[in-house]
Amino acid sequence: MTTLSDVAKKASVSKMTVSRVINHPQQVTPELRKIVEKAMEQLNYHPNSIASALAHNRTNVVKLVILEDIDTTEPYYMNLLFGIAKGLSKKHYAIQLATDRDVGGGDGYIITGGRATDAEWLDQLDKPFVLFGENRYGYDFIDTDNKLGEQLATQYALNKNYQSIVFIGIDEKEPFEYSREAGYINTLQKHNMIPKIFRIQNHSSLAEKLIISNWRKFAPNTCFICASDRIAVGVVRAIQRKNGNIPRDFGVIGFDGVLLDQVSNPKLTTVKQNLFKLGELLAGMILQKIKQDGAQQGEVLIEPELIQSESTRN
Amino acid sequence: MTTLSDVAKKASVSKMTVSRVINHPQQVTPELRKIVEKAMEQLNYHPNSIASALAHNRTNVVKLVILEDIDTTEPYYMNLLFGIAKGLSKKHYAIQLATDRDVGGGDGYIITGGRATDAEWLDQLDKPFVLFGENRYGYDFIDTDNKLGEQLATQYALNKNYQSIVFIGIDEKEPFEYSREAGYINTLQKHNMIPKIFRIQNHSSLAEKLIISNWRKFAPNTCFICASDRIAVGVVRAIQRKNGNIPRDFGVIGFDGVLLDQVSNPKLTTVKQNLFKLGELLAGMILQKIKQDGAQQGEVLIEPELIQSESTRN
DNA sequence: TTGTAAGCGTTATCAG
DNA sequence: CTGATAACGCTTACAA
Repeated sequence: MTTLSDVAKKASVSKMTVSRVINHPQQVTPELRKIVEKAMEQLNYHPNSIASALAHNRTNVVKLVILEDIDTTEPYYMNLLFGIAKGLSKKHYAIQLATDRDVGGGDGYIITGGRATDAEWLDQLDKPFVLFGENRYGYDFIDTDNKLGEQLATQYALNKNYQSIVFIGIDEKEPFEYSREAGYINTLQKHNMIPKIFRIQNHSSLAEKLIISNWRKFAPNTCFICASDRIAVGVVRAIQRKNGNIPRDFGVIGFDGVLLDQVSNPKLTTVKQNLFKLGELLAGMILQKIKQDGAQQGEVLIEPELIQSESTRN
Repeated sequence: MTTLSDVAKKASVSKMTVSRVINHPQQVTPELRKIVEKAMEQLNYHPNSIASALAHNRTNVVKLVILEDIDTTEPYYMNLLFGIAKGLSKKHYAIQLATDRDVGGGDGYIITGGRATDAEWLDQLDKPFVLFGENRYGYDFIDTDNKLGEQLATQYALNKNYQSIVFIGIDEKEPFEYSREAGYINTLQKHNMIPKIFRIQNHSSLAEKLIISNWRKFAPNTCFICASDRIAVGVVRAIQRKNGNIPRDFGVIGFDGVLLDQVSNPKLTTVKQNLFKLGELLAGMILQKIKQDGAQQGEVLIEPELIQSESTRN
């Protein structure tokens, strides 16, 4: 393994000059810099991030804290995780997972599944953190643009000439859900239509029951805007059990676009979150926040994409 | 942050004694050990794994290398990952993900999705590694007991008095598939029945097509043993499209037991892999192998569990 | 059994 | 702008 000293020797400079070329290039004269860079290349030098971490009193580890129950974990976490891991690897950071609030050890946290009730806990954390998922307490976060997503979905349903547009939401008093509903409501109001919202927990079987027990309220030519693919899957099943025709008489649009939309039959038209990118951005944000000693990073919303498939008219 | 020196001072011993209490307790007299342990507790001392890593020329990072395409990644990876992460965290190890063969930086590798063609690449790795998934080249691995799993499934189908038992396998020439088929074949032969095996790629839509295009071959009273839940989902759909009655006339048994079995309608009877435990064991194995400087670890098979649900008679 | 000294590879600090 | 030195927290090797 070649070290800073090796490079220094080869370039006939001190270790510090080499270190500076790596971390503060502008503090070194261009000529010296060139020489050092050549030496690094010839020796195929790669900085030892562990040594650097020690000198900085860092761990080079970011903790991913998942506050939701792991059993109900959506498959989309996998994509998120890959994005995060990718983003961290670039900077020689590694990931540790925590599934409870018992954190510690790590330079910062990426926290997902946080609910309003977690605010108190968040406030007493002593390391920088960023959230995956909207919040309205001023914590730094990244999320899909939930509102835009349902705007796209609702507008799409209108374009396909469904007369009645119903929203099946997730029964949680959380910003992501409010945003999704807002996107739906906004778009309907723009067309002078009155919103109809039902809410249930995020399970396909509950969605199925809901639709069946309210079936007479849904005339043909209705499109269901669902706050998740899970719900959409249940809605599809209910319509099929009632012998409704998808997509001719009934449209269904999901949200997430990870696996379930593909497994469903018919495949779901859905609002697809770009979770990989989201993960990468989360990684970038927490690393920057660590580097900047906890400075505020603000909020970032990622545009989702409407994937057109078999559960709506084309 | 309290360090080794702090503890040493408090206990009036040298740093080395403290270090020994942590790493080689038997080299320290019980009395001293007690004193040191008390000091550690009082000061709430936690070893700095980065410093230790530096002294050992280690990174305290294990790479998880996923050789399968991420898009087709089964949701079960999430569970595996959690198990791994949990196992690693206990020993203050962190995870880095790699989705290609471009590894390096890390004390060892956990490799999943490896195929026979990867042998050459594996042989030239210079760090210890263990595989998730059976192989017959002598590489250390951990996997579900695939053979046992399909034995359980097949025997279960027989117990439920399905007359004809058909296997729908994954069309890959890999040990995990051979083992699953062997479990099915074994069990049938024990009852003097002749195996009927179909093979397709692991997609629900292909399974659906397969069953439909061979429909006349499947008399009522048939149970399908499927090599994955994905396939099982497709089989269920095909049977439903042909108006077959599940579970009375047709049984379906899946394999994996992660998400898809629950989302399916009817819910699937399936062979459930304990992926969390598998992940933990993988972590334990690679850590031990690292500690033992690459010593052979052998192979471990984890017992799966047959989950009885709605896609078979009860 | 216990302690001393040196070193792991990097960076901050201060002097030149 | 560049270099010498000490320090980060721990462990190995050797000495007592």
